[in-house]
Formats: sequence, structure tokens, C-alpha cells
Amino acid sequence: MTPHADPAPRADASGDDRALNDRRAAILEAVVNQYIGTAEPVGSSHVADAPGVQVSSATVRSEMVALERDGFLVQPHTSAGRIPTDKGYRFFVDHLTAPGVLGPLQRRQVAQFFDQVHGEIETVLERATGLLSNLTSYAAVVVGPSHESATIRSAQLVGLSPQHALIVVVLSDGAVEKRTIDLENEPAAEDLAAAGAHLDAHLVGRTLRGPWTAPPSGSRPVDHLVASSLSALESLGGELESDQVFVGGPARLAESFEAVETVRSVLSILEQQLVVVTLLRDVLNRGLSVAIGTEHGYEPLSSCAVVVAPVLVDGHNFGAVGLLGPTRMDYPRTMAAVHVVGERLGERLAGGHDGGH
Amino acid sequence: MTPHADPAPRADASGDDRALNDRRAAILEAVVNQYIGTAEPVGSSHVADAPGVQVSSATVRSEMVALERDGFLVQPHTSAGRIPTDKGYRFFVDHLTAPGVLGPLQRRQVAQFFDQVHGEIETVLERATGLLSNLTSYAAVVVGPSHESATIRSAQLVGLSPQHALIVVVLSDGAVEKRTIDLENEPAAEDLAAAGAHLDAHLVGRTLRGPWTAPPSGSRPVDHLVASSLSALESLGGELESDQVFVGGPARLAESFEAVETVRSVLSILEQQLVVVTLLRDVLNRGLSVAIGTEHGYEPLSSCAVVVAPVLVDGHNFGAVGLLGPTRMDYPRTMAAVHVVGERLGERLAGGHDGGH
DNA sequence: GGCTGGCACTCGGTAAACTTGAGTGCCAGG
DNA sequence: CCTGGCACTCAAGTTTACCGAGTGCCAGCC
Repeated sequence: MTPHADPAPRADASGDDRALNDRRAAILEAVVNQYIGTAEPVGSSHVADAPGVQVSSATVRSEMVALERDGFLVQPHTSAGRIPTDKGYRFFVDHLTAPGVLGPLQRRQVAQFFDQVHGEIETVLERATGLLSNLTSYAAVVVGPSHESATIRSAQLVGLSPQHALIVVVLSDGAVEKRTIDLENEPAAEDLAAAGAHLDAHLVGRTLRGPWTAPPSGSRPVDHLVASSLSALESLGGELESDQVFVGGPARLAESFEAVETVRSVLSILEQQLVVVTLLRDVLNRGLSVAIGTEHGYEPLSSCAVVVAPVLVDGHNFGAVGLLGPTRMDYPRTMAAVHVVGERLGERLAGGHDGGH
Repeated sequence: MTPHADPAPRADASGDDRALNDRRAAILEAVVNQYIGTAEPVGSSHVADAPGVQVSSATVRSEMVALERDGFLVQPHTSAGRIPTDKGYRFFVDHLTAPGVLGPLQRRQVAQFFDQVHGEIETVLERATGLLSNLTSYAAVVVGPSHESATIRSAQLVGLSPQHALIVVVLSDGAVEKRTIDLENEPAAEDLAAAGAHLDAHLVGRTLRGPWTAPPSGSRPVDHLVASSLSALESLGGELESDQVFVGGPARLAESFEAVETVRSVLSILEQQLVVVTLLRDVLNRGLSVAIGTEHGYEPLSSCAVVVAPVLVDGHNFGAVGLLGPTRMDYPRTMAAVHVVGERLGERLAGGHDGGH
């Protein structure tokens, strides 16, 4: 339901990209809307029937020729209807679609979700992917922040067995990292405690980048423990680069695409978390909220569109929520869903989180 | 199971599950092997060509009739070859398949994996799914232990901001759990520390089942902090039930099945971690290492087979590795892979952690 | 007696011929 | 400039025919 009310994109045909006269825009809009619904090429007579197009099918046809010449539509074959190109979708998204609204049912789903959800950030983000994929029937992605700028708030050494201990590091963003270390010569409990305290004293305030050093403590066994802990912690540096990625509803992909081959390739992209993060980040950095078809440059996703919204916590970039569907997706609804969830998520995370209830 | 030289076992149709004479067994084996390779119904003449079957196609045909009558084979339609039923696969797995061996390439992959892999248990388990799905080209599942029997080794309270603190609990199995708590009235650092110490003193040794209580400490603000921490920790009880599940290579499912609908339903099963755990556990509990078709009772997985192996650490049940593929999977190879990885994983983890006594 | 080659038959799958109809481009007349 | 009309196109559906892999059955052979 997007009864295009805005006459913003005005006159001038002249075959150029950014400007379509009202009639062509209306025709393009009708084609996109119908194609999204039916997944079948749209013929001129159907377009002529559409509200907002008051001309005959013959006129529609001639306009369609122009739209095809300018790259907004294509014909799968002669004597078939038209299908929007990526460029056609792009124009639709940029100029023809009013900021969509969620249906009452979906609105309620969102409200209910944020009422009920509780627990740690990771849990909330994880569940949010489920919410998004339910709202839209597409696959959802949520990216949490990296720990790049987080600093160490606490370091602690806990003995697990005579041979093993765990070094537990708490970060300023609430994340907890841990590493197991081998205890070669079964140190005394006091030494363990002393090493823990020593680590805590010298690591707090640092970032995960290191350097992983601490001054001598004066005790030989303690220094040994500290050294093993520090070397174990070195691998934490790697963690800071990898943001947290949550994927929800991959099964929805199999609903969105007919070809099993497409499903496979898209799924295997989703398995590579790094790629997913990069993709979302790229799109956001380019100031887009939608990337259609090949716009994002990932070959296997050329039949996909990605809808992204940032998650801002107290005005800072926290992460992103995204959605992966076919290029013929319901953009208004999807964009609305992604936008709302991203926003609510930001509010939620800003407002703090109670651990219970 | 002694091959009963009864040429036409006419009367005992249902009882002869495990009593197939050698020839029929050889024919069944040939059918399964060829069907696994080609995914197409196998005709009598192809079976007659198979090594191990020294009779003419006519004889094969008459034996196939018997195998069909007894439910080991079916014909998709008259005048087509035969394909194995679940029962046929079952017989194949139970009686006809030698403990498979990995190829040299795969053997190397496994060796390399266990040489290189490092890090925390979770990481290892996660990566193991990747290994398994690469080895077999099917989707892999690894289930880690629940924290049911783990006890608390340490509890610590870390301030994150004036309004928030984190309660961090280290378990005897090396897992770390955390909960955020809201600080209503910005307590003093000393109170926070005191509350942490108090919690540690009284929680260590308990299980996640609780009870989440601690005696009064004598200080009002400290008790308040302790109370909020304890109530936040209550939700940890839920965690102990949910074991850790890792899924690898879901994209492989799209390779295994032709019908996109099958892919979808199997994927959506894999999304439900609880179901996956239950499934694997059920199969193991029934003493099986393979569940074929409907044997596991999950309707949407009726075209799947599940191969499972336990992961034993120091003789104790740690978890399980599993594999999900089409019923027409390469059982010998898959079973070998799952078995080897489960075993090596157990050995690996035995070197790393105490299971708590 | 059981195995085998031979034979008639079945029937899914493919290909060719034909039909259908949605959709197009073009054009002449309002 | 729009429109209705018209001839044309071509994918998809339908019909028909055919091929051949595969079967069941049987008479003869070892």
C-alpha cells in the first residue's frame, strides 16, 4: 500500500537516469509492485489497470519501451512482460517508496519482543535476528560491535584443576573473554591468587591490542604464571577484529529462491561471518540503506538485495541490523522493519539491561 | 543369521529381517552402492554386473522381487529399477558395511586440523563442525556438554559504569557465565568489591541449580548488591539445560537435496537447537550410530539420515558429533569420518580440562 | 531343482508438432 | 499526443509418438 502521493521526481524524460517524468515513474512503480507480488513478468495491460496509471495499455507500452531503453526494465524475452532491473528497483527505492509502515500485527510483534526480551546483549542480538526474520520472512543478520575500543576492566585467574587455570578478562563493554592455561608445576593457591592480582593490577585499562606485558612481581612462581597468562592472552588481539555476527532464519532463504543453486551459494556466503560484516559495513559506509543486486559487489549475491540499518547507542555506532532477501523483495515493508528494529535495539541497549525477569 | 538355504522363504515374510541369504545380501549391497552413487533406480542388469554378484540379470530380478516383498527395496514405478528403502539401508549399514576407512586425503585433513586447532573448547567444537562438513560434504552438528554437573569455581563482581556491573561466574568445566546488573544508587567501589567477595565466598562449590542465596553480610549496601546479583543469576539455571550446539556447513544441505522444499524444512530443523540435541541424544541412547529416514521420528527429516558418534573424554560422556545427510549417503565413509572426529575430539579434550572428578 | 536366455510387455522420459494466449510493436485515426 | 486495432512473436502447455531401460514370466538347460 504505497499510494504514491509525492510528485517530487518531476519532468524531463530525455533518456537520463535520475529523472523520470511522473507517468514513467508511475508505470515503473506499478511494474515493481506487481512483480514483487507475483514474481512474473508484468504486461502493459496490467499496468494500465493499476491505480495511478490513467493511460491505455498502448501508451504504457510505448513508455515501457523507453523505460527499457533507459535500463529500468527488461524483457526476459520478446512477447513477455517486463521485469525491473536492479536500476529499476533502485529508482523505486529511492524515489517511489514512501517510508513504509509496519502492519499492526508486526508492530505488536516488535512491541512484544522488546517487552519480553531479557538477558545479555548477545542474547538480545541473537533473538533479534529471529524477530526480524519472522517479521519479513527473509534471512536476518545482526552485527554487534567489535571490542576494538573496549578496555580491560578486570583480569582474574581461576584454578580449574591442578593442571589448569582459566584467565578471565572482563571488558568495559561488558564482554568476557577467557583463555585456558596449562599449569606445569601445580602452583600453590596463593601464587595463583597473587598472579591474578598482579595481572589485574597491570592489565586494567589496556585494550585488547596489548601489549601483553607486566613488570616483575618479585616472586618467581608468580612471574611464571603471569607469563603464561599473558602469552595466552595474546590471541585475544584477534578477537577484537572479529565482530559478533548473528544470523537468523537462514531457512527463509529456501523460501525466497526457487533455484536450489542460488540457495546454496547464498547460504555459503552467510556462513562466512567476515564477509557478512564487511558487506553490511560497506553498504552503511556508502550511506545506503539498501543494496540491490550487484551494487554490493558480491557475485553470488547478485540476485539478492540487502537492507541495512545502523544500531546507534547514545549516538554512537554500535552495530547494524540487516536483511537478506531476493531483489524482488517487499522493500517498503522490509525497510520499515529493519529500521524499526535497529532503532528499538539501539534504545534498548542504551537504556541498560537488567539481568533478570 | 546363518544363511538359510531356503530358496523361496515364502512363509516367513516378516521375520527374516536379519536373515538374508548371501546372494540377496550381495544384491542388496550392490543396489545400495549403486544408488548412492547415481541417485537413480538400479536395474537388474547393472546389479548383475556388480562384482560379488555372479548370477544373471534374470536371477537378480527374481531375487529383487523377494527383496521388494520383504521391504528392502521399492520400485518407484513399474518398469523402473529399484531403490533401497530405509529398511534396506538399515540392513546395509548393520550387516553389509565394513567399518569404513578414510581416504588418505581425508586422513590428512583430520590430522592437520587437530595439529592446528587451538583455543577454547567452544572454538574447537565450532571448528570441528567445519572439518566434518568438509570431510563429508554433509551438514555437521557438534553438541557440547551441558553445565548440569558443573560447579561454581569463582564469582566476581566487576563495575562497568556507575550504573552497571557485571557478575562473572566461572564454572568447573571452564565455562564462564555473566549477567549484567543495574546499580540503582551508585554504590561505592568498596561495597562492590565486598559484595563480590561475599558472593564468591558463598557460591563457590554450588551448581547452577542454585539455590541462589547468601547469608547477610552485615552491610546494608553490600546485601543489596548481593541480592541483585543473586536474582540476576537465577536465570543461569536455564543455561544448564541447554547444551551447546554448533552447526556447520548448512549450505551443504542445498547440495544434498534436489527439492528446495526439503532443504527448507531440514534447515528449519537445524535452527532449533533443542531439537537437534534431543535428536542426537535419542539416537545415541538407543545404542545406534545411524538413524535412517523415519527411524528418529522427526517427520521433516524423513529423507535424511543421521550419523552420530559420542565424544568421550576420559571415559565420560562429553557430547556428540553428528552428521545430517540424505538417506542415500555414503554410509561407510561418513561413519568413518564421524567416528574418527568424535574420537580425536575426545582425546584432544582429555588433554585440556578436568571434567570435575 | 535352480539358473539362464529369450520374449512380450510396461511405462517414464524425451522429442516433435501443434495450440494457446499473453504480450508486443506499429500505425492510422481521433 | 493518446488510443484502439491489428498483425506478429514466442514461452508454455498439450498431444502424440517413440525409445529403451527394465520388468515378469517361461521353457529349456545344466
